[in-house]
Amino acid sequence: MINITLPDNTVRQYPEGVTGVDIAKSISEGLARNVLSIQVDGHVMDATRSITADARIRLLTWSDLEGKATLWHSSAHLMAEAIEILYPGVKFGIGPDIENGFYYDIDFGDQAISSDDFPKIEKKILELAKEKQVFIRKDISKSEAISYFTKKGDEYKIELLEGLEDGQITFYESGRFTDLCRGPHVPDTALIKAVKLLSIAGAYWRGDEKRKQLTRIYGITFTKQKELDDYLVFLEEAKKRDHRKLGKELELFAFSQKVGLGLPLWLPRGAQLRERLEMFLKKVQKRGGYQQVICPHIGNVELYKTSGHYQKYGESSFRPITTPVEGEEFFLKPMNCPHHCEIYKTKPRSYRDLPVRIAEFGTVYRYEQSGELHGLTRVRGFTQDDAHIFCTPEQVKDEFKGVMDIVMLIFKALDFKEFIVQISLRDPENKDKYIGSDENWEKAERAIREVAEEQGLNTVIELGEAAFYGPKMDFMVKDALGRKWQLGTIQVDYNLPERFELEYIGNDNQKHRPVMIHRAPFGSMERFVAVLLEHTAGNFPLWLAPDQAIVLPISEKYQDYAKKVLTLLNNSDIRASVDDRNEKAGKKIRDAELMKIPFMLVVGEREESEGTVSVRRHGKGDLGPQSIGDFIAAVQEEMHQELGEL
RNA sequence: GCCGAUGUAGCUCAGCUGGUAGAGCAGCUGAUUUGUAAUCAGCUGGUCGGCGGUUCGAAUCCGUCCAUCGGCUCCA
Repeated sequence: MINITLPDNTVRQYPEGVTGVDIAKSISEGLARNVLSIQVDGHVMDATRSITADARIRLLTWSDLEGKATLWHSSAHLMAEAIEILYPGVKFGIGPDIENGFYYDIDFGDQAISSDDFPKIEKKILELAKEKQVFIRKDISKSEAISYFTKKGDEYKIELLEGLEDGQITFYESGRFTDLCRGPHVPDTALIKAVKLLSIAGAYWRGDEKRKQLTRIYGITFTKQKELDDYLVFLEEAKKRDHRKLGKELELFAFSQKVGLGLPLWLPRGAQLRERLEMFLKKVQKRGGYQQVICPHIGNVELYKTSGHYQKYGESSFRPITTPVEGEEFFLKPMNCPHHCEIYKTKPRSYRDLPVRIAEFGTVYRYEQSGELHGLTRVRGFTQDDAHIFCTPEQVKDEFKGVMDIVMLIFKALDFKEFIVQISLRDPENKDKYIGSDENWEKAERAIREVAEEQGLNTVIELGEAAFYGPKMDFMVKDALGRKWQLGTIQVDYNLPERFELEYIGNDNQKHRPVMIHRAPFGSMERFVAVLLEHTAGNFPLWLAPDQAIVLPISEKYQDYAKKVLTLLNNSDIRASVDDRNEKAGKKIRDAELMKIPFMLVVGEREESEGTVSVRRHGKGDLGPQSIGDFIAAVQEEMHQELGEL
C-alpha cells in the first residue's frame, strides 16, 4: 500500500499502482466523471497512469487551470485526428494548449482550407469525441519514432524528434491518430462536449520567418455546452470594449489612409483625455525631481551612429530626410534617449548634480511592418512619456524605486489591478552578449529584484530577456481579449553613457561614467489610452472623462438657465457643455448615456426656479435634484478621492 | 512582410444563383417646446475600396493593388 496525501492534507492508503481515476472514484462518482488529469508531487500527468510510491496529489478538473490545459491539449490531438481523416496526407507541426484553448500547426500541402471548413471539422471532432477514445501512452525509442514518422512522411515531427533525447520519447495514441507527445491527456475524449474552432492563420514553422509557413488552426473546447455558450458571450462583450470601436464611438481618435497608416489623429475629446494624463504625470514627475525638456522630431544621422541605433535599425527605419543643398541626412527620431544624452552633455556634471532626471513627452516614429499595426496599440508614430535618469551606480536602486512608485501611483489612480511585472535579466550562460561590467550588472539586477520584492509585487523573471545594454522591468497589461501588451518599462542602460562618453566628476575629482535609466510609466500615450479604454469600456474615472457633465435643458425656454449652470461649472474647472438641440429630454439623455458622460444635469421649470440641477449619473440613473453648489462640491470631492493630494 | 478573411452613404448593415443600389441612425429643412435611454414629416447624401479583365450588361465572376480584421514574424 502507498500513502496518498490529498490537498486538504488527509492521507489515504491505496494499493501500489493506483491511478488518479481510481482515487477519484474512491472519493465520489461525480469527481471520477470529471477528473481530467492529476498532479502528482507537482507534476501533471494522466489520471490513468499508475502511481507507484507515496505521493501528494491534486485531482484536476475543469475548475483547475491545469485541468483545462489537459483537456485542450487532448483536444488538439482530437482536432488533428479529425483533420487527418478529412484531409488525408496533411503533415503536423506542433499542437499545444494555450491560455484559452489550443492550436495545431498543420501543413495542408496543396489542399486549400479556410474558416468555411470549420463546421465540418467541428462536427468530425464531436463525432470522434463521442467514440470515447482513450489516450494510450507508449514509451518509444528514438529510432523507432523516427522510422514511424519517416514512413508517415511527416518531416516536421522528425525534426522535433532530432532535438529529443532517446529514452525520453513518448507517443500517445488515440483513435486513429498517433502523435509524438509528452502528455498528459484526459482519460477519454468523451469529456470533450463542446468545440469551437476560432481562427485560422499562417504561422512560421518553429517561429522562423525564413521557414515554411504552416496553417495554424485555433480552437477551444469545453466540458459542457453551457461553458461554450458563455465563452461566446464573453467574446461578444469583449468586442464591445475594443478600443478601436470605442475610440470611434466616443470620438477620441481616428485614422486616415491619406495621412498614413499607423498614424493616429487625436480628435478633440481624445486630445483632452490625453492632456489630462500628461498633466497628471507631469505633476507627479515635478514632485519627483524631473525636469521637462523638449526636443525636435528629427536628428542627424550622426546622432544615431553614435547611439548605435543606426547600425541596428537604420535599414528598418523610415528613410532618412535629406537637406536639399548639403545632402545632410536626418532621421525621424525613433527614440528620445540620444537627444537626452546630448542635453546631459550641455554642461559638466558633478556627482552633486546627480541624479539628473530629464523628461519629455517625446513623439517618435518607427517603421512597423504593415501587418503589425493594430489600432492605437501598435502604431508608427507615438508619444512616449519618456524620461532618462542619469545617476551613479550606487543610486540605481533608489532611482528604480522612485520610478516604480510613480508606476504604482498611476496604476492606482486608474484602478489597474491586474498587471504582470516582468523582470528581464541577462542569460547567465551567455554573459558575453551583454555590455557593461559584471559588477554593475549584478548590482542593477539585484536592485531591480529587491525593489520588486519590497513592493510586494508578483513578478515573472525572464532570464535572457534583458536588453544587451541592461536589465529591465516591464509592466504588462491585458486587453479585452486577453492579449498582453507592454505598457510601462524601466530599463537600466550601461551602453549609451559609454557611446556618448557621458561623465560626471566624482568626489575624488575624477571622471566617472553615469548609469542611465530609461523609463516610461505609461509606455506610450497611444497604447496606454487603448488599454485604459478596454479596461474601463470607455467609462473613465471622473478626473479623466473628456466631458464630465452635460447640461440638458428640457426645452429651449431653459437654455439661458442651462448656460448659467454651464458658466458656474466651468468657473469651477468642471468640463461640461450644454445640449441645446431642439430635442426631447429622453433623446438628450440617451445620447449622453451613449457618450458615457458621467453626469447629466437636467434643467427645466423646477430647477430654474429653485436654482438646482437634476443629477443623473451615467449608468446609474436619476439621483434627484441638487443645488448647483452641492453638485460642484460633490464632483470635486469625487476627483479628490480618485487622485489623492494631486 | 507572410497566411486567411473582409471592404456597399459619416456610422451600423441589407442587397438570392450578374440586369447600372436600399434601410435605420447621423446631417439639412420644417413642424413640435418637450421631465430621465430614440417626437413627426420631407430632403440631401454612394462612379458599391482602387485599377484592370470576362460579359450585351459587374456591387455581384476573375486578376491585381490598397486598407481593415484574426494570427505569425518583428517591436530601439
